Amino acid sequence: MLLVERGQEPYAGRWALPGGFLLPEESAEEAARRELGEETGLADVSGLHLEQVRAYSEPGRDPRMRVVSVAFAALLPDPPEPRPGTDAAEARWTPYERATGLAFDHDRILANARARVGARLESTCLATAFCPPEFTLGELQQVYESVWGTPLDRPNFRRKVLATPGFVEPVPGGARLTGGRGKPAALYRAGPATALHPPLPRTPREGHPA
Amino acid sequence: MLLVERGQEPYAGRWALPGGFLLPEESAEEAARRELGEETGLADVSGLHLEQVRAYSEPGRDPRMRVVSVAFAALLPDPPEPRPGTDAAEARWTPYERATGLAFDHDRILANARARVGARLESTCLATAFCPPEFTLGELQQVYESVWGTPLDRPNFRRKVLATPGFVEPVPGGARLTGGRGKPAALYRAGPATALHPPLPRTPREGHPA
DNA sequence: CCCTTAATAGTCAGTACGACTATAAAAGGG
DNA sequence: CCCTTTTATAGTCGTACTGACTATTAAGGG
Repeated sequence: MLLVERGQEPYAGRWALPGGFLLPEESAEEAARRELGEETGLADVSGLHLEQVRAYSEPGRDPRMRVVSVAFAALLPDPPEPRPGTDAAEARWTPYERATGLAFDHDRILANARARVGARLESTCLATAFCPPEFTLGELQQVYESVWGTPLDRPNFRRKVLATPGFVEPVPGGARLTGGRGKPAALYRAGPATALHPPLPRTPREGHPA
Repeated sequence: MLLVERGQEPYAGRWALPGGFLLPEESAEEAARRELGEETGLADVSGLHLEQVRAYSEPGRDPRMRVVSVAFAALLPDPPEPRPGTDAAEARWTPYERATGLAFDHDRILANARARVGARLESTCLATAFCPPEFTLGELQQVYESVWGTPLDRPNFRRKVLATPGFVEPVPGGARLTGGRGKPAALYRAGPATALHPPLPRTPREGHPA
């Protein structure tokens, strides 16, 4: 999770989600994309998928004034080290589990975002947007495991992904050898499909073990 | 779908989704609830479930000024005849299929709302909120069929609903006879469950008939 | 008194899923 | 250079669930 340390009151010194205000002629998604680029120093935020989480409009969210926020979630495969933007003391990547005690109502926003992304992983091909252009099935599985927080059986995961037409397609003739410690894994690309039929369920189905 | 006929420019005479502006000290959900009450004349909108669809912030959505809208969807079991509120010429219930050509970007909002509610029907117990306090399984099935636009096999629907613990529970000792033309159906109430495990899939699974 | 309608009960074959075992192909350590 | 470790990939198997279908029951209508 990309967090920034606030430099000003309120909540000075506390960590918060990066954000900012709309310019007169941009949409909330364009604003979120611009803020993300300013915060990470990433050059090509234009191709990135931004998932709208929801809007937060309760009065009193910001003690200074009435603020309505629209939260977006983006997925970065190989994120660069962030550089703090304006009015932020520092910026840092933080694991989800340690990203608590945030300023404002950002704890809730972060939880909503995780739930939203996790649900989209079940029924859409969103997971490939989390991977580099060419990836192994092990990397794709790690996306699911880290967002869901659940270990998955590798052969079964493999079977279901490959059985879904258009989810992934093998790159013409390649296997990856350099860094790996075991047998080299085949490389795949994102396929043309956008929805997952049938959905990829969160493996250990809860509720009926007998 | 509850639609209002606009009495003022822009889009005078066109049908649109009901809506309004936030008061200084209310959240978007509170504002949506208030507007719904004003528009329908319904007394007890307080217990109604409001599902946030998403926010719409593109510049130029409203030709008069910059407007950011947060859309909500509510489900009314037995809706009363609406009465037009301020600056609306008329208000009317309209089937989803005929609710096209709306003012502003309301066609898109309506499609997003339908997709959102349809997705929530698969994985949550939201459908019971669409029914009266006591309902038959046939009525519950009609909720799914009308939102999804798909006919469902009645015995199979029945089996899955009853197999999900906490989804519905039978009312102590009753069957409904008066209006029905066939065999009287048993009455059920909403159960304590809130999530559906396993989810109730959109019956004819697309993609693998062989 | 039959015919229609709708609810409920039950059957059955195909299949997808989870759990598990086995093999292959690399790196590393002695 | 062999042996262990590690990881990817292949395959097996029994269970449980699903979708499609048929049958029975209980009302109302003509």
